[in-house]
Amino acid sequence: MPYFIDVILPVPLDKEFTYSINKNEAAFLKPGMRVAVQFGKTKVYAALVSKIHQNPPQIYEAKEIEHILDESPIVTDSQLELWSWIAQYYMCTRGEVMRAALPSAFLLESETIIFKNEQTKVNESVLKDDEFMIYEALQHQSLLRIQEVMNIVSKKNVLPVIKRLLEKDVITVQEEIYEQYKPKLVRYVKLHSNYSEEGALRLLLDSMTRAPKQREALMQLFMLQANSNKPVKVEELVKKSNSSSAVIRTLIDKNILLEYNLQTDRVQYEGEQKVETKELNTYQNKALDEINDSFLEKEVCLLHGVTSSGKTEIYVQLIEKTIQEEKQVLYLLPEIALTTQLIARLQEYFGEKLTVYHSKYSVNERVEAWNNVKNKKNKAQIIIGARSAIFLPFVDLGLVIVDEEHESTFKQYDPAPRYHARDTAIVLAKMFSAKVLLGSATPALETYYNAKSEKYGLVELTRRFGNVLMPEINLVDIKTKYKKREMTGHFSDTLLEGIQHALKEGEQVILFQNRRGYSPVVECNTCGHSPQCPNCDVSLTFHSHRNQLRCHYCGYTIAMLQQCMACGSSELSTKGFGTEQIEKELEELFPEHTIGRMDQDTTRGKHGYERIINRFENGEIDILVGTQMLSKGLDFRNVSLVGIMNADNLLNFPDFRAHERSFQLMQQVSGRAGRTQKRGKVLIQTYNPFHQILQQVSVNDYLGMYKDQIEERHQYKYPPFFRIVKITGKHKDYNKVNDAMNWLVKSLRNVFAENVLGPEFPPISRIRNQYHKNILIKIPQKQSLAKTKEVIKRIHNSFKSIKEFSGVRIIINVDNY
DNA sequence: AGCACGCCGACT
DNA sequence: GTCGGCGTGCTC
Repeated sequence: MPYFIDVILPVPLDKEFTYSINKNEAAFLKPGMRVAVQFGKTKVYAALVSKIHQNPPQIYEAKEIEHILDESPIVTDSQLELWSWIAQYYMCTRGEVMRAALPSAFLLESETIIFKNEQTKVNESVLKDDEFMIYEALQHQSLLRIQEVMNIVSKKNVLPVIKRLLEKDVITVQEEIYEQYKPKLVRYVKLHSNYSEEGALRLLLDSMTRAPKQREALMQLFMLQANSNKPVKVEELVKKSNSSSAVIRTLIDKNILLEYNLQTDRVQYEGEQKVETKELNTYQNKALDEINDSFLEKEVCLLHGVTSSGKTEIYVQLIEKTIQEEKQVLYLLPEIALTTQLIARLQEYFGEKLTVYHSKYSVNERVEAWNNVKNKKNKAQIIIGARSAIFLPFVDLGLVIVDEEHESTFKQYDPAPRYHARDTAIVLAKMFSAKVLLGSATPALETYYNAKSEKYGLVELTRRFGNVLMPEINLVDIKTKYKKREMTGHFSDTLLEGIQHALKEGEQVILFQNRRGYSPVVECNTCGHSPQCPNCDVSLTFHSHRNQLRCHYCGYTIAMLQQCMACGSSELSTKGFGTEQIEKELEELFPEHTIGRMDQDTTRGKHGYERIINRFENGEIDILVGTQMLSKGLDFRNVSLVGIMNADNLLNFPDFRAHERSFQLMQQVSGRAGRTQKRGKVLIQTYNPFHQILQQVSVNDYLGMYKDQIEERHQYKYPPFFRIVKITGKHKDYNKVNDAMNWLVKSLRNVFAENVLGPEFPPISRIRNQYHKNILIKIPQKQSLAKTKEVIKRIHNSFKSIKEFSGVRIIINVDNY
């Protein structure tokens, strides 16, 4: 009987692919191992075995696999189960999940390698210029990669050239697949076994009188071994014996020392585990007890604790308890880059038991973290990571903490799988019967609703740590201020006085403006024309720092205009303002103070954030201006005033979550003020101080906001009462998207009737020369989700078979955030 | 998603 | 006349 495997390929195809294997391979292979398979005419991929069986495919001949890539499964059964859930729930393929889940070192794709054809005598005169260049290169190099060929002929499409050379038998090509993970080897030395006997050793040492350096090195080696009994690194020995690697080399060459390599982990925590876990205060203790009680009955518990209430200490206690039970802990954070402070704190508590996992790490570092989790190594007992950490191969998960659970960055937007890490983590936890703690000062409405309806446990922490008062929040009506001429630039007199006061006291100030650049629009005073992005439907943002106009959607950049493109007038003015303009105004208003700016433009690079945060922490910056980055878990001791420059552009966002989001954002930003004894102050500038949300922000009324918003959600059929699936069509041709989406909406309405909204162009309908159009499907609670998705899939499939609409990309986003 | 195949415009 | 643009269809 022949044997077969079904595999998952890292491509967005909604099919299982079957390959044939022999009996030995069938005995060896297990689900979760990788095999190299040819897919299509040329490409070779690393595919993941999902099933081993004996049912031959009916309508085609299965190809054979190339070879097996793993000794043992790299993916666990529970991971495969989670992948299937994600693919089904978020309407994507398992291949797409595989792409997102595996560290890139595991995702292998073949590469075309070009060799010289030794069999042929090449007639150089028949070669064209570019062909000859490649031929020439092959005289010096045994092989060439596609990338190298591109460099040689300096163009991007090199396939035709290669094809012609192949036809002329000048070259041969091969598809090669490489293992990308390279274990890091560290060189060690020990005494050669020739000298293990004392007599031989003495003779040796006596003979070394004329090589004092070598003798010294040898003596040091004995010392090191005597002290620690651990293997001795070459590096260490060189340092300790104050010699050079050349000396060691000689000893090795003389067969006095023996060199060997050991595999080590790249990321090692070197610091000490020094901090004793802090004593909790009464309120924290109470909260901890309540959480533990809730865990007796419920899987998920929401910890709703105001900013600076000491949630982290509670997490620490729970983690401590879990690792004592020898279970693994997953700690999810919205963005790793912004939380170096928190990571440092946890590292002090847990030392080397903590592993950080995120995309900024190199491919090799990620593989090591992956393996450590799978093998349940001590150093991977606690994993701290951004959303992709849910894909790690946990074997014995006991606790998941989702910190700042309301953050929308937990939802992946593009590409597929468009999963929500918080919700997926809950599913993951269930598979291990692990507990989930969601923490936030401003929970997502959905989460709070689940807690209120007793699906989740709910624990509240209403006091700040150390009895610090919640900041005093005041609204500043800038409409009146403008009328009364009490504004200087974008600053009201109230805000200016506040800043002055804080600076005089030697305190720091944070100013929040949710827009980067100098101004979002440049306008001609004569004709009213404003420069637009040629690829997107937006005006270009002026960045004064580089004197450029930039598109924030596609990155298009031009130099700032000297005169209007339409009428030639040189009188140009700016409309609206961003962080850069605030920074500029501050420099003029407070010339004797240092101003810092924190936004995407100033935090480029690996240590961008850290640099600015550190400078602010060390008091090198007095006033920090920034975008929403400021809201995320930063803990500054000396900030007494937070100013929100303009609350209105947050509130007027056309989205059903805009009000909830504004509340969360303002509340979070406000939380940065007064984290020590002195009560902090927050000033919110707005044209509309009577806006309900602003009123609620000003008195910390989360519950009031919740009640209002949940009522609205109910009335207008939005989550948590209805589930939402957003379908987006994209194409460069306006009419094509229109027609396509009209067809789609009609078919969907046939089934879902009034629960289909649209199609509608989003506020920015063209991005990177692609027109977008959206359809929203609302799913009532009593309607089966699975069946709804079936129908959507069916309609999507018929859609795909219509030729006219080919090329229209359809994106399905479940639980769109 | 890749990638090959196949059909039309703009250049040596 | 070729080169190379992109639309179309397939992948076990």
